[in-house]
Amino acid sequence: MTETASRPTLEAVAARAGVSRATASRVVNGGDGVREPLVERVRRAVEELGYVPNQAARSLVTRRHDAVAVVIAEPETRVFADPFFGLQLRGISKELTAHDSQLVLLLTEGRDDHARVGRYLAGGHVDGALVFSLHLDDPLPELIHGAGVPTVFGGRPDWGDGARRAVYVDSDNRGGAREAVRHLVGLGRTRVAHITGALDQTSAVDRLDGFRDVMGDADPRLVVEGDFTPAGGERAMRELLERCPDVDAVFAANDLTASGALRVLRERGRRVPDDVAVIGFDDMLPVAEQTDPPLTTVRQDIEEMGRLMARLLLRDLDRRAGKQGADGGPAGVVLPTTLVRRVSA
Amino acid sequence: MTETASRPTLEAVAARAGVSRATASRVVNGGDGVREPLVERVRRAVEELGYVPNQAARSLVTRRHDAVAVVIAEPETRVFADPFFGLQLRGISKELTAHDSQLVLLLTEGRDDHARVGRYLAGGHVDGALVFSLHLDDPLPELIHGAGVPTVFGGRPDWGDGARRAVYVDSDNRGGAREAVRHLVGLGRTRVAHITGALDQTSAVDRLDGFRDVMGDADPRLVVEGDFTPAGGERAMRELLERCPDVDAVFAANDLTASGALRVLRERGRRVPDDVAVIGFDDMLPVAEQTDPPLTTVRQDIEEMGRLMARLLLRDLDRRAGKQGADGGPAGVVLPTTLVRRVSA
DNA sequence: TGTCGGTCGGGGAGCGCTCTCAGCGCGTGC
DNA sequence: GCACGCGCTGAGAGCGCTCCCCGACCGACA
Repeated sequence: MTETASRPTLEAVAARAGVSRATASRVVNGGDGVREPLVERVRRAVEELGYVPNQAARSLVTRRHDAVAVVIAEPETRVFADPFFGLQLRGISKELTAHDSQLVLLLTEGRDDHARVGRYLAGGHVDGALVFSLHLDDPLPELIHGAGVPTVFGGRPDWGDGARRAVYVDSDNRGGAREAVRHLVGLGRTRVAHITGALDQTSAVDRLDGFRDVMGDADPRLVVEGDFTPAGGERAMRELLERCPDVDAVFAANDLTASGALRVLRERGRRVPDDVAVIGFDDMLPVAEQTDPPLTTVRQDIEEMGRLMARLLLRDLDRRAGKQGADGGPAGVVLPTTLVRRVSA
Repeated sequence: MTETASRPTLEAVAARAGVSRATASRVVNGGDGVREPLVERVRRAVEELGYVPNQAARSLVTRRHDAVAVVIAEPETRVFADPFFGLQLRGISKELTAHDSQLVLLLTEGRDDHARVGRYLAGGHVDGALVFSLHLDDPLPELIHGAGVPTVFGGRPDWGDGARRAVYVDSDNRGGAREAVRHLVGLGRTRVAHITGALDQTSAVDRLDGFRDVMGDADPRLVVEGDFTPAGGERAMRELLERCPDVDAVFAANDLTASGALRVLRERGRRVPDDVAVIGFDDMLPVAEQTDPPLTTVRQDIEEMGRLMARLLLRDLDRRAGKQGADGGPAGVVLPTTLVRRVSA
């Protein structure tokens, strides 16, 4: 049962429908400029033969692949510990499917892999790329830029000093942080602390900036560095309690961090939100709803981010195909966040 | 900056190296049977020109694609709420990368999408498929079987009555469940309950079977149906406490379920593990380590499952390519689980 | 009814590659 | 010294498809 029963070709379809290969091709590709009765006959032949176009042959001449690479360049195992990428993938997948494009997933293990990804993208196997590279100093954006593949980034990429213009989609990390902190201040809290995320990621930096927008640099001891993990949150919370026992509110860089902080607070007998109010970021459901008490947090619509990334890329691709030249599109799209009030603040 | 500066072809490489296209091709594909000096010259030409083979042209003649589809057929949004698939993907990705194969991700939204996936697989765009379809009565396995694509399933697929032979990789759900329940019994618990997973999934059924292997059908009221979610766990736990107030141990079908059960137990003032011991399944880190108290659970090596799936598929593919005919490989590979003792039991 | 314009269909080239096959050159054995 | 054979290289066909271009056909108008 090897597939020696080779799949039917366009030729076969044409023969069966009694038309030429070209006509069959036209029908398969939309049927414009072919009279209805013929269209019908070809359609039936396709049906009967179970014809499926050979994508390789098609790509060879059209130079299109109807495929988009999704590059997730996260060295940490952390990546999939949260549903973040999964949700983005879902959004991306939906959009690509609607556009008859395939999703080629490229996961990298550490920086050595970057070269492989660069080579793949430069190899012209895909029409475009969606890239998640949220780390400062990451060589990947530069590499990809060099590959000359249409790309949309997930999260604001760090271009170092050379302010390169790139299309990206990001959450309003800074604005969301501001809203969270303002909420805490509005609650009458005066000693508001921030446990940052891993500061080699733009999202962490942006959230810290948002915090500072509201709080200024008043008391630098109120800012402790975390790393987006629960363990980091615990560590930071302990340090915070030691430094500033009078802290009455904490804005954690993400929900995982908040969950760690919450645990330490409980352990130390601080009541949440009575003694210390806590806000997270992400609204990562399995975490935010399961903490004790349920976490007030800043929600970002992750799936929508993915969908938007795909949409921007596809639009760019279509535009290029249409020779409509210069991309007047936006460099960055920033999605709004919303504060979700639960119990912790 | 359109890519009109079309990429160099083999022809160009051959010309530059002063050899024929055939020889250049041989070198690019390993260089067997070409004398060293020529190999060297071709290599240099490739380097200088930045030549990358056109995969479409290659596939057209070889009928190989060096690509594998990963099908995740989960209607629920639940899918990515847990890191399960992410970890599997990581394992799969590693293995495929090592084999120079690409990963084409197919996410389906509900059953309507099944047809699309079937068509894609039947279309011969990929060399093989890794399929996650863990639901009873799912038409997908049948569909894929019909497509005639080499496939490895993740999780034991349900073939209904027709006991079809398929290659799959699964955790030892039944054995793991047995170990968990035995552990509870070993703790001296006599009223051991089970909150099942969604019973339309083979994993849930297998875990229930494991529970019964140890406990028999003694008291059917001790088995409550859950759905793998925290909310389901809460609901089931409430029902359980009502039915059997004397319950002194709970084996939950997964960690999420356990976390819900834990919450209800705390709310009702039952101490864990003193009054009621609780065991989960999965060892889903962000959950199991964060519960209060930390969860004793059955760990499965998820990434390894993914890696193994890929390895089995690639081996099958290589074998077919080598014309070594009939696959003597195993129908199913079941990975062992280990009990991870934390505090809850 | 004849002719012209517009539209639709068919033939053929060629995308970049692999692979078969023939041929050439060299070494070896008698 | 000649014939045979083996190992390496090159020429060419063709994978399945799209798209260009020309020829044919049909309808309409005079």
